[in-house]
Amino acid sequence: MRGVKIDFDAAKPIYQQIMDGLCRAVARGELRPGDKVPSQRDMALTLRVNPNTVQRAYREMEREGLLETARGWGTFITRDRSLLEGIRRRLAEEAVTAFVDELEALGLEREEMMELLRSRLESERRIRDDHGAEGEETPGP
Amino acid sequence: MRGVKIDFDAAKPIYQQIMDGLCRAVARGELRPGDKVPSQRDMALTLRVNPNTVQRAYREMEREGLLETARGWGTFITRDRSLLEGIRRRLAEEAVTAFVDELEALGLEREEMMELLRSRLESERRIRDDHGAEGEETPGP
Amino acid sequence: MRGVKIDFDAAKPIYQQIMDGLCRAVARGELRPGDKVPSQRDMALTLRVNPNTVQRAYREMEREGLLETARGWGTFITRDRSLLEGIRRRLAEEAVTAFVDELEALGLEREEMMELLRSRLESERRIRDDHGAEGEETPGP
Amino acid sequence: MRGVKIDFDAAKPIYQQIMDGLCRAVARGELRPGDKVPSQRDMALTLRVNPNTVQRAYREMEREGLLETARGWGTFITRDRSLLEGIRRRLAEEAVTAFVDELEALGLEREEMMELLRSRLESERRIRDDHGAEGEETPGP
DNA sequence: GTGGTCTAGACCACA
DNA sequence: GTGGTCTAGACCACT
Repeated sequence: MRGVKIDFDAAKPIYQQIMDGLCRAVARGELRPGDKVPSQRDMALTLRVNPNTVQRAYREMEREGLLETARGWGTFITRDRSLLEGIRRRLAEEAVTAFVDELEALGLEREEMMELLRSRLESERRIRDDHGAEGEETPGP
Repeated sequence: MRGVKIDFDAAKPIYQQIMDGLCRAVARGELRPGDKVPSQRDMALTLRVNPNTVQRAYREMEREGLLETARGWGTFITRDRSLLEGIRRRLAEEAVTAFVDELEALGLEREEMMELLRSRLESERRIRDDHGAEGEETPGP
Repeated sequence: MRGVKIDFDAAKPIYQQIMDGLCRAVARGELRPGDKVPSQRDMALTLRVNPNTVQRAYREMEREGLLETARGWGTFITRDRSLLEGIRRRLAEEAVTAFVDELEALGLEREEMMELLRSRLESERRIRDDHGAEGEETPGP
Repeated sequence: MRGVKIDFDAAKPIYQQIMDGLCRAVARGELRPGDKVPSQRDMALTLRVNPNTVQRAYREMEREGLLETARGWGTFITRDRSLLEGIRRRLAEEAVTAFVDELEALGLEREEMMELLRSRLESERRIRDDHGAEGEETPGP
C-alpha cells in the first residue's frame, strides 16, 4: 500500500494510522470507488503489523461506510461517491479548524496565519523545484 | 486559571491539556516570565481534577524548562524569554506542518489551501463582528 | 532483576533507585541493547513496590533515551550504543567530580586523595581475596 | 560565610547544605575550635535563606556535638578536637566508599578507577595553573 | 501551605 | 498481558 506509513512510536494508535492512510489514498484518488483494498492478511504483512490491528481498522471504516465487505470476495471501497466526497471535505475542514484554533490560542492574528502559511508553501515549492531539477534535463529555450 | 479548559471526554490526556493550556497562556502573554502559576492543589480544585494529574503536567513542563519550582514556595514561569519564544515558534511551526501535510495528503493544491484558510478566517471574522456588534455602538454614521 | 536493590529507608526516592539500578545493569553489560526489561507489573512484584513507581522510573528513562517502549509489547533497552556509552561515561565523570569536590572541601591535597583511594582499593582486594580463597583451591606454590 | 554555597534547586535540603558547608569550613581549618559562627540571623541574611532553616541546621549540628550554644553569647565550634577530626575522617571515608561503590557498579576495575582519578586531578592542576598565571607576572629567569 | 513521593486500585487502549 | 491515564488519599520535607 503506497501512501500508508506506520509510525510505531507515534501517539496515534496504529489502527487509526491505517484508517488515515486509506482515507487519504481515497481522497487523493489513488484508490477509486469500487476498488479492492488489500486483504487483511496482505496488508498486515506489508505493514509489518498484527492482523488483528488491520482488522480493527477495516471494521471501523466499514462502520463509517467507507469500506464494504463481500464475504469470500474481499473488501472494497464504497461506490457511494457522495460519502467519499463528504469524508474528504470533513477531513479538510477539521484540518483548518485545528490550524486556526491552535494559532489563535498562540495569539496570532489572521494576517499572521495567512503569512505563515504562505511562507511555508513558498519554501516547500522551492525545495521541490530544486529536487525536481536534479534528475531532469534543464528545459532548453 | 483563565484559558485552561479541560475536556474530560477528549482523547488527549488531561495532563497534556493542562500543559497546552499553560503553554498557550504564556504564548498569549497572559502569564509572564517569572509569574507564579497556581499551586498544584489550587489548580486541581479549579479544574476539578486530581492534584497528581496537575503535578504530572507541571513536572513535564519543568522538564521542558517552561516551569521552575522552588520548594515550599510554588511553581513559576521561567524567566528565560528565549526559551518561551522558542516554544511559541515551535508550536506555530508544528501547526503549519500538520495543516499542510494533512491537506497535501488529501490531494489539495497550494492555492486551494490558501483559499480554504482565507474563507474560514473570513467567516470567523463575520461571526465575531456580529457578536461584537450586539453590545456595542454601531460604528459610523 | 538481579542488580536492582531497593532501600526503602534511603533518602533517595525509590524510582531513582530503580533508574540507577537499570542504568548500572546496562553499564555492566548485564542488560544489552535491545533487551526487554521486565514489564512494569513484574518489576513491581519482584521489587515489592507499586507499579506506578516502576512506571515513573521507566518513563523518565525513556525520556533520557535509555529505554524505548512498544505499546502492548513491552519496554526495551535502546539500541543506540553511543547513548548507552555516553551515560556510562557521564556517571563515571559525575562520581569523580563528587569525590574530588568533597575531598577538596575537606582540605585534602591531591596526593592524599590518591593515597586514600589506593588504600581503600588495597583493603578491598584483600577482603575479596580472602573470601575468594574460602571456596577455592589454594593456588599452588 | 565564605565556603557555604546554597543551591536552591538541588535535591539536598537547604539545611543540610548549610551543615555540609560549615562542616567543611571546619575541616579545612577555615573555622577553628572555639570560633564563633555567625548568628542565625546573620547567616540567614547572607545566605538569603529563612532563619528557621539556619536554626534547623544549627540545631542538628548541636545534636552532633559540632556546635555549642551559649545563650546570649552565640554559637561556637566545639573545642573537642577529636570530635572534629572524627567528623572529618568520617566524611572522607564516606566519599571514598561512594566513589568506589559507584564505579564498581559501572563495572570499572581498580586500575581504571585510579587512572580516572589521576587524570582528573591532572587536568584540574593544569586549569588552576593556567588561571593563576593570568593575573601574575610571568616569573622571569 | 508548598511541592515530592508513594500506595492502592481502577479503567482504558493496544497487540 | 502490556503500557497509559486517572483518582483518592496518605505521609514527608521545606519554608
